[in-house]
Amino acid sequence: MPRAALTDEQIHAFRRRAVEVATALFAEEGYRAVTLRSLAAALGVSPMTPYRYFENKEDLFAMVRTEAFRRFADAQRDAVRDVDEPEEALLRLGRAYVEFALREPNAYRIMFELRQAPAGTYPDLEAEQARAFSYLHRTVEAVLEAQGRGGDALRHAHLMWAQVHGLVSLHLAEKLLLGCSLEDLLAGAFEESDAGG
Amino acid sequence: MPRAALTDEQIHAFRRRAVEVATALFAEEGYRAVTLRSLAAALGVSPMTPYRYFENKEDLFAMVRTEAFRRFADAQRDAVRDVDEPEEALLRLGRAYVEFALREPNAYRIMFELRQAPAGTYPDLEAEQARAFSYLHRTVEAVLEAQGRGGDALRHAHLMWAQVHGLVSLHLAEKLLLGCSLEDLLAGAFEESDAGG
DNA sequence: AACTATTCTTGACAATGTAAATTTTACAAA
DNA sequence: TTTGTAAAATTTACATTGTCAAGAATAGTT
Repeated sequence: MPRAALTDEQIHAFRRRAVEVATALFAEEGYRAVTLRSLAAALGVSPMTPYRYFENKEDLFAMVRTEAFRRFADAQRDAVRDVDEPEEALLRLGRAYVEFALREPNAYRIMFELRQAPAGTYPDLEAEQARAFSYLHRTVEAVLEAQGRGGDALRHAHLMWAQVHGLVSLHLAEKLLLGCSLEDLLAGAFEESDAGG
Repeated sequence: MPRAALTDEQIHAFRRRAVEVATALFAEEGYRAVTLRSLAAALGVSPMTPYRYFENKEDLFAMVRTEAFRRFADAQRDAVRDVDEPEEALLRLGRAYVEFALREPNAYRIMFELRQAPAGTYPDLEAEQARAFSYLHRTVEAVLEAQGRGGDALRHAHLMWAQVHGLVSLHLAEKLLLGCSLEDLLAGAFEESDAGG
C-alpha cells in the first residue's frame, strides 16, 4: 500500500542526469564554483533532493570524475581502433590525450587533481582510470615487441603517460614559459618517444 | 598625535609568520582544511586580524605558494652549487626535485594545483617559479653545449621538467598502477634523460 | 591628560554543506 | 472512493566559512 520505491533505473537515470548537468556547470564556471544548490536549481529540484541519490558532494564529484575518465578512456580506445601499426597507434594515443585535455580542461583538472580520495574508495573510478591507461600500455607492449625488446612495457608506458600528463598539466596551470608552447613541446616529446621507445 | 602606523618591517614580519604557520597547517591537515579562522587561532589573533595584512584568503594562499616556490628554488640552487659536471648537475636537480616533492607534498600540491590565478596576478610568485626553473634551464644548456648541440635547451628543459613533474604528480595523485613505483620510474627517466639529452 | 588616527575585536551577514523535521505523493486495501 | 502508509521531496534549521561594518582598544603627539 505504500508508495513504490525508486527503481534502480530511475535512480541511475537521475544520477546520470545530475552528473551530466554538473559536468556542464564545471565546464562553464570551473570546478569549485559549482554548489549543490546551484546544481539542484539547474536540475529543477530542491536543494536536498540530490542527497537521496548521492551520499554527499564528494560522492557526486567522484561520479563526475568517473564519467570523465570514461569519456577519456573511450577517446583513447577510439584513437587506436583499427590502427595496426603500433607506432602509429602510439602517436594517435598521444594526440587523442592532448585533444581531450584541451577540449575538456575542467574535466581534466578534476580527473587529475592533486588531492584525491584514498585508493579503494571509488572502485568504478579506478576501473575507468585503469582502462584509460590500458590502451597505452598495450600499445607500448606492441611497439616493444615489434622492436624485439619486451619486458618493461609497464614502465615505459608510465613514463610516456607522465611525460604527456606533465606537459598538459604545466600548460593548464599556465606554468610554461614564454617561447615554449605546448605544441612545440609535444612535437619534441612524440618525436623522442618514437625514437627512444 | 595619532597612533603610529605599522612599519613595513612589522607588516612583513606578520605576513612571514602567518605564511609560516599556514604552511605548517597545510602540512598537517592538507590544503582546503585550513580556514582563516583556524589560522588566526594558531597565530593567537582574532579572526579578522589577517585581513589587515592580506587582501583576502587567495592573497594569503598566493604568498604561501610563493614561499613554497622560493624553498623549492633554493633547493634546486643548492643541488647544483659547486657541481661542475653538467650531467651530474642534471641528475642532482632531478633528485632534489623529487626529494622536495616527497618531503613537502602539500606544498608541492599547492604549487602546481591545476587551477591558478591568471598570469600576471602575482609577479613574485612567477619570479620564484621562473627562478626555480632557471637552474634546470641553465644546466640543460650546459649539457647540450658540452655535447656540441645547442639551441633548443629551453624546449629540452621543459620536457625534462614535464617528465619529472608528471611522475611526481601521478604519484601524489595515487594514479600509478601497482608494480610501478615512483623510484623505478625515476631510475628509468633519469637514465633516458642522460642518454637522450 | 586628552585628542585622534590606526589597529584590533566583536557582531553580523550571505553562502554553503548537510541533518532533522515536515509535507507531499503514489499505491494498495477497505 | 476513500484512506492508510511508506517512500520521496521539500522546507527548516544549523554549523562553518569568507568577509563587511561597526565598535573598542591602543599609542603617540599636544
